[in-house]
Amino acid sequence: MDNITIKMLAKELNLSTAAISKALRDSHEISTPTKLRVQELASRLNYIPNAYAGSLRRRKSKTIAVVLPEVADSFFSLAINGIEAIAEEKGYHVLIYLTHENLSREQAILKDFQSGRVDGVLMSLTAETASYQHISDLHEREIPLVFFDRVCEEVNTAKITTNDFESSYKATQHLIDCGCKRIALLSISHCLSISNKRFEGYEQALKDNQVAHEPINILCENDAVANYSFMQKIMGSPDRPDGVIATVEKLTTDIYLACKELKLSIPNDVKVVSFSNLSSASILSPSLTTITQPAFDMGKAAAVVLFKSLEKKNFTMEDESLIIPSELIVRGSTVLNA
Amino acid sequence: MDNITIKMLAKELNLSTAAISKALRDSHEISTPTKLRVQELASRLNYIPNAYAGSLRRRKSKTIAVVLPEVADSFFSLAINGIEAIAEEKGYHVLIYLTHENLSREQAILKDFQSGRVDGVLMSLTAETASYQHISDLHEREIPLVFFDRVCEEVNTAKITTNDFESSYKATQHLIDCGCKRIALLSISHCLSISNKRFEGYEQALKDNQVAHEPINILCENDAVANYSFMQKIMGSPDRPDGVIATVEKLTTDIYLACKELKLSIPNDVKVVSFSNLSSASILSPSLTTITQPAFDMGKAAAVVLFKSLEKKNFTMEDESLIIPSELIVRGSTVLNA
DNA sequence: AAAAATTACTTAACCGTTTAAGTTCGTAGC
DNA sequence: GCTACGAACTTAAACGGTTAAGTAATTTTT
Repeated sequence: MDNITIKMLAKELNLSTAAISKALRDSHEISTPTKLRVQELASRLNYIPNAYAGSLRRRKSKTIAVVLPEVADSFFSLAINGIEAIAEEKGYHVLIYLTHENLSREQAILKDFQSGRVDGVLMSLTAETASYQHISDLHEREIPLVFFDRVCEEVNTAKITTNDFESSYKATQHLIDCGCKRIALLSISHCLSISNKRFEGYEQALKDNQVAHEPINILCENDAVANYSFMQKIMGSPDRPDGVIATVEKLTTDIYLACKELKLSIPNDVKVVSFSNLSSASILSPSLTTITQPAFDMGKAAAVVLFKSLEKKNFTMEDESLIIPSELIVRGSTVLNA
Repeated sequence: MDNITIKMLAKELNLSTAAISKALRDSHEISTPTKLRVQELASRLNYIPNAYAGSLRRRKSKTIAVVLPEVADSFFSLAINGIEAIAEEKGYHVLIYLTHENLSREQAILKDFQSGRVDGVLMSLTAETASYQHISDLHEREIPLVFFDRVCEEVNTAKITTNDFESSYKATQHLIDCGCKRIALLSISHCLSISNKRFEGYEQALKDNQVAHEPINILCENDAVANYSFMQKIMGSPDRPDGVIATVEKLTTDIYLACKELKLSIPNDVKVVSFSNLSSASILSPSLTTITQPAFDMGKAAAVVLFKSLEKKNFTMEDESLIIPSELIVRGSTVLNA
């Protein structure tokens, strides 16, 4: 059976397609009895409008894109949840694109958006994104764009972030307060704004506390196997840190396993804080002190701002940036008997 | 600046829109010099075809939908990864829909697919899905559909599953071998095929080992807070189980926390096995014995089958069902010093 | 009672691309 | 020299809706 179209309804009811279209959209140009006839037939035949015909004509797709580095990370999956909650409420569809931290993939994805496929874009940059011509290009085409978490400072649009500097400062201060003398920061990028801010917070805390050593900013790979042996190397070296801040959730397992392997006790020999939203943080061995980001709320906030801009014209995105604070949750990886 | 269209290219080059279209698709009807002229101008002006015009005309959207209960679950996020990997390779776009285990939401989502929005659908049912008219409806519209993990037996299409019966049997046998006398199964549904199969495997193992008690199949809520107190109640009761199999990853945290609260030792007082893909399973306290599902491969396989069917006509989906085995990984929650 | 406005439609253009069915011209075949 | 044919296009219809503009009949205004 072929799909029901407006044309078929029109023929059946001896009306023009225009009348059908208007009746279905409850236009005042159509009389109530006619509307009822149309709506009755439409629902009886289970008429469902073709998604693309409408989108083509209205130049609106009721679709947004979410571009992110990966999905197997609790921050991003919670953020998707927040985004989806709002999109669903607004009757929008959500296209998802994963960059796998790959800049050229990100560029290709954004380029495609010039096809009119999406009305707006939510994104979190890759760890590689140092050039941003592709983002400016999109922005110039006037496709509403909201960054969340990993933002591009150079593009003037709404940015939903968390207080990375303060969180990192707080985490560092916490490690210092717990007696750490040599604290390392594990990053995945030297380009990302979040990496920089987290580094700066860490650096500032070291300085404010007159910690003797230079900042130790360790750049990790985008590969689980490589990172595990990397962690073993770092934790096995004679000048190993006695405090570690993982700026990425997925490094946590590597650190824990490397310490286990090397028979280093957490928190006795090494204290660990992770930027993480793992719901299992409290049942790790030992339970994990985390900087917990408001992932769901950030996704939600980003979506809210995007939809505001889709619904209103002359809307200035820049005024809508938002910083939602993270929380330091102290657990057993930094404090005994936490 | 407005978007470049085929019309504009045609005017610029004094050609018909048809010629442009054909030149861009490298048709033999167009001479090589003309093709070159067209392609040069198109790339110089950064022409990007309108996604919806093409989709409307070709009746193909190069888009698939993924419908799942939730995304904040490592099984599903890994499955998305697998799906996305194939979709990207094939140049398809991926729409994501979350049902939040809600049947009416699932129905609404599937209904929308009759709009021609997607060329095919990958899905995993909600825990509530007991009726399947909405799925049959979609299937009758000849929109290719592949189930993964949570399948609908009643609809005759490809199903990518894991060996739920055997895995559950194995998990139960393992607990019995570890000395458990009273083993409970924690489920989230009595409708789902996976729940039933996992129950049957558990039941069979109890029977084969002549375990004295009746099967204990505990239905949990779709709410984290409710489940935590529920777990406390169960683990605090006088006839509490000494072995627990969680058929859903997210119940693990509740069990662990309830046991901690009640000062029950895992694995001494209670042994725990979870169907889980948590990468942190090995660093939990104690590390968690899991049935680890081939989530990424299942997503990938489902996508592969879907694209096969999209590319070939007269393709019989039913022959493409696949069962990819899970793995029991024994760790500290069932065996001391694992 | 004539003019103006309102109601309830229809007609036709349009969104941007694809494609079946011409058309024109040059060349090959007989 | 005439037909046939292929090359390289163009024309126009189509995909399925939406919407500005037009129209005929009825109602309201003056």
